Amino acid sequence: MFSSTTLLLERLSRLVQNDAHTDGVKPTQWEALRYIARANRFSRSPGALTNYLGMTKGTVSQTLQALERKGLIKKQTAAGDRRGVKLELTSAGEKLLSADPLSDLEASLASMPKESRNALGASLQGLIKGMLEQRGGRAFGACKTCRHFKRRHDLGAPHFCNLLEEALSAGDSNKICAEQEAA
Amino acid sequence: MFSSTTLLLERLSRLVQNDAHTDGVKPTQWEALRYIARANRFSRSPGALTNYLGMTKGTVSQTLQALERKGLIKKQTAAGDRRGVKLELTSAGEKLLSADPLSDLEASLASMPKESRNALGASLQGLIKGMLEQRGGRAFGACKTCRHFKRRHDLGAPHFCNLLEEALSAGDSNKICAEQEAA
DNA sequence: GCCTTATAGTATCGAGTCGATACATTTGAA
DNA sequence: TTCAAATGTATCGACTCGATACTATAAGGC
Repeated sequence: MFSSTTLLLERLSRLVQNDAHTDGVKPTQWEALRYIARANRFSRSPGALTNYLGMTKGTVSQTLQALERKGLIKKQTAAGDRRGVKLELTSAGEKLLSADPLSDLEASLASMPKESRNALGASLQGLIKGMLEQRGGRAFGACKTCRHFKRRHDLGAPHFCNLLEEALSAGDSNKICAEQEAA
Repeated sequence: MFSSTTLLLERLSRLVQNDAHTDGVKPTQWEALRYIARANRFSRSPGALTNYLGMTKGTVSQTLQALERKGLIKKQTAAGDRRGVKLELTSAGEKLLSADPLSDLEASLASMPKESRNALGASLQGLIKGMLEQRGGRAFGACKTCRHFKRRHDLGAPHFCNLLEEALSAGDSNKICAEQEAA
């Protein structure tokens, strides 16, 4: 038998997943939309999404096809590598995301005392990191917390990624990146 | 955009769900098996499971058919109401549950400091309660924490459910019940 | 330049999920 | 008795997901 915390996590997972059957968009499709919205330009690819979701590329390919059929995303061949595909939200996709069913969870969280919420966040972070490491997954942290991130302090100057050797806008550096490694 | 805690919960939910594709048994099937193992004899029915999982009865019916095909559960008509179905694990089902993939999560939790784990449990409990209330669901607490639970202190005497007017073994009273209401 | 291998994705199959709708039985109350 | 409620099942369609096989591009060694 499991500890009560394990069972609570199982139960919560189901609630979160079940919640996401809105507007004819399925849980996985919501997660893909959210990812695309939150990933920087180096990470908006089927491959990065595959890693993020921890599924096989075939499955992700199908999910992306469904989203494209619905007009929520569009694909373009990547600049510089014609094998690659770059994913972008359409305006319909952006609009839909503003009515994300995850808002219910956000509301429940908002009604918790701030300290509990912070403690919960810290616990979850450790837990997720542990689970991802167990199965060889990556954490997908924010660009600006990466060891390859080079901050530029000059007013208006772009930051820089030492790994990809690319300039980074303020927007880029706040997003999550498939290559991120903790500093 | 969501708070980081919301996003962590989303991510964790996916990890927990994804983990459960072992042994040809799907996530929902695992949850059904766990429920049947943990529910007392008044609550081992398709209807109670439907409420617990928060799905439609059609879906649950199919899931139970799949489990029966695999020989993990068996159904019998309920004593006293011929519409009802009583669910029981087979010995194969019990054996499978002893290799539950949720053990990974349990292990990750066990490696957390005890205080963090307790804080996490308390936060989750409040969160789940809030979410369930939002959608009119029930909490499915343990029988012995119910306001209908009447404890018998005589050595060896059974406890009693005032709602269903039934004697309760020690085993019954430790399990979860679809009728449970907090004392 | 050519060959091999790696990388990025797609196509297809089969079992299962899930909501929706329609249906059959049994129960219980007017 | 008849009608409504409760408990489940049957079937459909869109989707999920792993597995396997496939195509196209890229990159390195020679």
